[in-house]
Amino acid sequence: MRQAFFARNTVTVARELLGAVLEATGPDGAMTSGRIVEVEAYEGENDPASHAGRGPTPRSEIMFGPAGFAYVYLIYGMHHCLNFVTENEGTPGAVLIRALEPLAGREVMTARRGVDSRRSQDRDLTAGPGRLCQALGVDLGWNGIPLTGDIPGPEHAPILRVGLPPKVPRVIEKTSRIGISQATEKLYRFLDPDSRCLSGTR
DNA sequence: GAATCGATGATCT
DNA sequence: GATCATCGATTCA
Repeated sequence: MRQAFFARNTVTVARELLGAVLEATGPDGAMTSGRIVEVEAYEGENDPASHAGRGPTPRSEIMFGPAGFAYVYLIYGMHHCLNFVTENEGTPGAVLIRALEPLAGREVMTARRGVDSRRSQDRDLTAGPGRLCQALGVDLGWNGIPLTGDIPGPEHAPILRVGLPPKVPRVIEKTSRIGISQATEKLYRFLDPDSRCLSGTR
């Protein structure tokens, strides 16, 4: 994907990310990848559930910058969440990656997750925003890195890339976002209902 | 299978 | 000092 893909309306980008491949290469050189099956859109001023909902702060500033960068933050003191910054500079927006179907690097993922490699299911690895970050090795050190090759990035930083969908979802389901108490009327959670790797109970 | 609850630290007021 | 875009263990069924 090019930067222009991300520099559009946040909800549009969120929907079109479903089915796409997310590939992560850590500082250790280990590569893991997965098919995106669940995302959420977060906007700016008119979205109180968003970190950008009440103006820029040191943490959310990146959401107000140019599209095509990773926004990573720590939640509940122990889990990381990975977002893709969207929209043009000056307009805040981001898409939270909530679930993947594991593709490459399953051994690395099971090791990072600390689960039994024989008994573990795909959903134990990458169903949920915190789980998938742990499986891909994503932490605060990944915050601010570029998502596309057309943006120059730091030398020895980890690498995140987004590729075309190997399989486009048959349908896209939309629901209220998970874990928020404000703006629950917005149906900004998008998912591939055919996937067995969705977050929450299943 | 569903409901409840505590862990734990960066960020913001 | 309060909040939090979550997870896993525990409990009850």
